[in-house]
Amino acid sequence: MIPPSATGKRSHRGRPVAATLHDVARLAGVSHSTVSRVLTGQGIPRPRTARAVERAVTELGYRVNPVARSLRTGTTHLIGVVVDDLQDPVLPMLVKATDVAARDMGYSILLSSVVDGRTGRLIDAESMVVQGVDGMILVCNEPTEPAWRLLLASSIPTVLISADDPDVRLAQVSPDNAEGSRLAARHLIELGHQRIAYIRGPKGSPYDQPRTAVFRVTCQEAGLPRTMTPELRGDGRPEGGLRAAKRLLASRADITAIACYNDRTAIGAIRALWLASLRVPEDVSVIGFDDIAEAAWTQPALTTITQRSDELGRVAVERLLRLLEAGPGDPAGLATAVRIPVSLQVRESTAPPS
Amino acid sequence: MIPPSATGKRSHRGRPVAATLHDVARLAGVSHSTVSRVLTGQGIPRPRTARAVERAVTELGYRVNPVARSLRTGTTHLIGVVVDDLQDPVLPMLVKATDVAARDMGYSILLSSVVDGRTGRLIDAESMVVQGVDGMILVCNEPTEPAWRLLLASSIPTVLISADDPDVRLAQVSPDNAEGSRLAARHLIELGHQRIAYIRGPKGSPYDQPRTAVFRVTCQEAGLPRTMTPELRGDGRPEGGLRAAKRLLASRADITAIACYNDRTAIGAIRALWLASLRVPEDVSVIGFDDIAEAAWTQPALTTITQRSDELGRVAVERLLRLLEAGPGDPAGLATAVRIPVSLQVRESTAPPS
DNA sequence: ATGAAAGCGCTAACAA
DNA sequence: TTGTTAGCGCTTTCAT
Repeated sequence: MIPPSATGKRSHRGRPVAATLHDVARLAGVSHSTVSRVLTGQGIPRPRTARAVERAVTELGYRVNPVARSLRTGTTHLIGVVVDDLQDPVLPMLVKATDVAARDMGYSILLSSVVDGRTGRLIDAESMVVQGVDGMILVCNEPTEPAWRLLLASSIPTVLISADDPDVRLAQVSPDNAEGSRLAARHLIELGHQRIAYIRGPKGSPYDQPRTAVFRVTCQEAGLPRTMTPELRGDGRPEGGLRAAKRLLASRADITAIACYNDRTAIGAIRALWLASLRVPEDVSVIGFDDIAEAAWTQPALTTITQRSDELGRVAVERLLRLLEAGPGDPAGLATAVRIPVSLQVRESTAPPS
Repeated sequence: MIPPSATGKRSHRGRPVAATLHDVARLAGVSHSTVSRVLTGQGIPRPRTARAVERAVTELGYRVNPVARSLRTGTTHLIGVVVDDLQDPVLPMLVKATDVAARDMGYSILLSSVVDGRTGRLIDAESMVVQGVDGMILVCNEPTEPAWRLLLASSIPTVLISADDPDVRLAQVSPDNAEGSRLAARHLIELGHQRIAYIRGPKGSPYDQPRTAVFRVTCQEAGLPRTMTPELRGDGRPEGGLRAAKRLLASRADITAIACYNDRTAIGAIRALWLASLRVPEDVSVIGFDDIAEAAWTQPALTTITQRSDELGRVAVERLLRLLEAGPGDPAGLATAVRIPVSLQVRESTAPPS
């Protein structure tokens, strides 16, 4: 797998020196362009030639130098993935999914995880990355506006995961937030809950609006008055869920169910309930969103909305590659948003009100 | 931040064309080698020249083409990070830490997360990555043997995080597993526990041996006989912790404390206890290892050993860069293992036996 | 202090 | 079908 340095050549520092096209050409008795053609599959070489080249290649353990190729072709086969919160288990899974998909298509992932969407620290990422990268995928929880504005201006092909906003003129891939919120609301309503609190995500975060809005509408359509469906602000993390739930318990002891922006919020809410010696789901039902791995391991296990992270990542990469082929100017469905189906995962944290 | 294409030049497909050294040179009225010198800081240019160059650079929004530079210098400033289990919250944090540190030093992270240590699928990663990368960092839970054997053979500078094995002749950085296990054992013993079970990690995983061994020895030194400190096999995931704890409860109802290979195992164990209607810590104490973010949010919150992921990542990158400077052959502390201090984090899941 | 020129390893247009 | 040649954008001798 590793060029065994069959020539025995070594640099002065002792590291084996990689064979080049020239070495292969010489050994095979052809010109270097012939080798290049055989390797890239351009033109049809004589079987003899092809064999000679291949033998030389394996003998020398030759591998193309991707840097030289990139310089020549102007394409690096690198995808910049920018992620802003690796603490949220959703994002690592998304990153992994993009990596798997990208690798399948012959691309690699250049990672940038030091972004602070709020202050536009994305510039760091950008300055490191933009030039060498064929395209970008953003996987962000924070408000992504500064990020995508930059990318939009740079005209570098970009796909947004974790964005669900028709006003943004960039390709987007997101879970079907609307359907998820609908499923969550209906689930609680069908169980018989009438007084349902909703703990929102961080203000301005990509999914806060769509998830909250549809949840609210679904409750209204079921005839639940707004006074019975209070909304609180969380921050997308357990801390925010804990605080919001505490506030809720202090003011509205009549609530029988809490729906959350995401699973991490729900985890915080469950802890607040636990600290208040309330039982889940007997006293209060809790439902999350995302179905992170941890959701199966809370006490009680969390009922939630499952999103297919692998699918999200795969579709994002596919769209990006299509963008790369199409070139700018060409629409290629540039600004359309793709939504990945979600489903309800019933576990232990929801039950009829007692 | 993005080259505004001040020249107005555009490729035929509409993407702005980046300015080159030549463009800058022409505009500044000097040769391109002078521009290069000014930019790389070689030689001392006349102030006038320097100013002229800098003006031209900003006017054109010039950025060096990293690919061309790499081809010339033979160094990509890319670090390949190979990670095998993004489901374990420890690893994303470690990846982030390497990214932050690397970026500080002018390097970027090429990620590979599709490795299956068991079957040696690392080859995928390797074949994609090895050529373009200056060095590699492995962040793996699975047995890393096939991986590091490959890297060792390839003579590419490599640092192993999540390896703690003096027999491996590669630079290693790990948490101080021995000290962590000692702290955990002592904590339980000092609370008065006499019958302590230990749930191990996956067989052959890098930390299983060191953590288990020291835990065992510490118990022995405290005078606890082996029959009172049974060891069970987990898999490093909640599932394994759950299964092991169930087995334990079925066979040894006398146990008053469970120490775990890692927090995820502990999370599974806590669930087993919960399912058996045993209270933590009143009936059974539980202690983990790693201090992942989730540890603070279990019911009850998990007592555990805190490891500094950021520190681990930073030190790993530092060592790798030192290796890069040193070149192979030069020792530079090649095979020495660095251990990052850990500490005991007492939360709610441990208490004296009742 | 600066310029001219070579060349890193590769692909692709053009000739043969 | 194959070889010759140019050149991607940069760094780095070697002259000047």
